[in-house]
Amino acid sequence: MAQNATVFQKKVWKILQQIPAGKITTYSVIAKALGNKNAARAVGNACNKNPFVPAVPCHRIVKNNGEIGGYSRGVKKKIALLEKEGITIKNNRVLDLNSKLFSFR
DNA sequence: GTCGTGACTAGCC
DNA sequence: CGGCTAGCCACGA
Repeated sequence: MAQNATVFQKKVWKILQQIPAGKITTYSVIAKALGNKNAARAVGNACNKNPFVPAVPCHRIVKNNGEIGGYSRGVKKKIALLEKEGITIKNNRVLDLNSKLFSFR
């Protein structure tokens, strides 16, 4: 639960919730939004333990490279969810990543 | 209290 | 271009 969560995790989830359906973001973007571009690891870690599944769209997070990366519930599930939202996945990769990439600023 | 791990990224050789 | 190292954050053992 969020009560046991740290501020960092809360921030991550909050950012994730800002992502509109059909859009995706990268670990770097989130990390930067948190203020630490090197916190990409922590972001993934936070998602892995996120209690708001699937309230928190962890599946909308992809690697900066455009790869799917991983998912607590299995990459397959992640792909299925993304495709359902209009995102095309090919060979564990996101197509039109640039087009669907969501930036916070 | 210290070490190691994790869905990563960037820099260096 | 490819592989390795270092850095960041939080948590479990």
